[in-house]
Amino acid sequence: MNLTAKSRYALKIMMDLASHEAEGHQQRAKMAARQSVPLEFMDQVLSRLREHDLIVSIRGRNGGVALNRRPAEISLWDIFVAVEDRFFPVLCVQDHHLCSGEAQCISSDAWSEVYSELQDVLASKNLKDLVAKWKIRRLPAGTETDNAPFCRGSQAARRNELEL
Amino acid sequence: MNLTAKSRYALKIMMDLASHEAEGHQQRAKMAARQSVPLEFMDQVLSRLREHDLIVSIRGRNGGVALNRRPAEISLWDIFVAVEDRFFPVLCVQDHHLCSGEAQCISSDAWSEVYSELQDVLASKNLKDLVAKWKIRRLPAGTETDNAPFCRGSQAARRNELEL
DNA sequence: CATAAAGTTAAGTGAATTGGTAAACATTAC
DNA sequence: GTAATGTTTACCAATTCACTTAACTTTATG
Repeated sequence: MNLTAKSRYALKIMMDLASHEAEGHQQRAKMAARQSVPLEFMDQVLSRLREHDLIVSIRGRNGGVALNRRPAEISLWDIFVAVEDRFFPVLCVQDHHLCSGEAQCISSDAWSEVYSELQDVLASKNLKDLVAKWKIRRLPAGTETDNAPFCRGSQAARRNELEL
Repeated sequence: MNLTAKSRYALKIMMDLASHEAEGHQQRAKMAARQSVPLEFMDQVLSRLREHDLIVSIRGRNGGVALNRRPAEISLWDIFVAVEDRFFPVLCVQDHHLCSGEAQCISSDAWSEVYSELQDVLASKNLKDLVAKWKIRRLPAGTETDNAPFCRGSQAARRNELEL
């Protein structure tokens, strides 16, 4: 199972879009700057999100990106599955033929349980709630800084063995 | 976050030990054969499990490996944390200094929630229960085949894009 | 004691993945 | 037509994965 930088960036981007939902389409460069993600790498993430119909984009001048569903209808599960290539603990969980046909190995049921409950956890968290909590936690309304505060970009972060 | 072959093998090995708890120490070669894991790679996993005091081993002739706690007292969380190098979705979850000191980025709370609930799921699953379920599911008592039935080893599995 | 059977440790390796960059391209407002 | 946007593909260095190898230590037994 993987949960890589793609998921970290995807969540930031999707929450950014959700928090600006009322303002219509957002431009890639501004989103990337606000959330401290590398624009060109973000493009790959946006591509995956679009393939999975989580976002829509408008090309050309004054184009931009927006959510394709209401924030309440988009879960963390939707996002991670969209951007990760192999999001499953073990492949047998998806396709039981893969391992021996009828008889499964000693651990297969355990993995099925884990998979199912992980899915429940992630599917229960939607963008609307997550953004609402974030807005409550943010510093007082006057101190409106939309940007990710001090949050180090991944290049610097990795060099210092940091991540977010 | 990672959930690699180390975790898959570790779970098999720990369930194997739990299912043979009454018989005392188990020998590495036999465990590896029963569960279809490469012996030399399994050694690395055993090393991690021992460092985390999940197993004990006896060296020398007639040596072997056994659980260090009752199966009911060992959870999937214990096992995965022991064998994976970086088991956390994002590092900030563990150490909030890493990202900007006071102000966190838009997604940090979401990751904290996910981390916490994933931990709950994994900590709630212990070896005793998992082995009990496996024994119930197994083919009728007469058909006692202790070995992992037909379960392909990882070399062959990976070549066919399979895993378990 | 000698030896064999077991577990231990560390280093090495080919292949795959990750995280990112670059460049050419397509679409649209003005 | 051109500048501002989004799209696609290919490429890359560095890291990680999943092993393998080899030298080592410990202990039971003859």
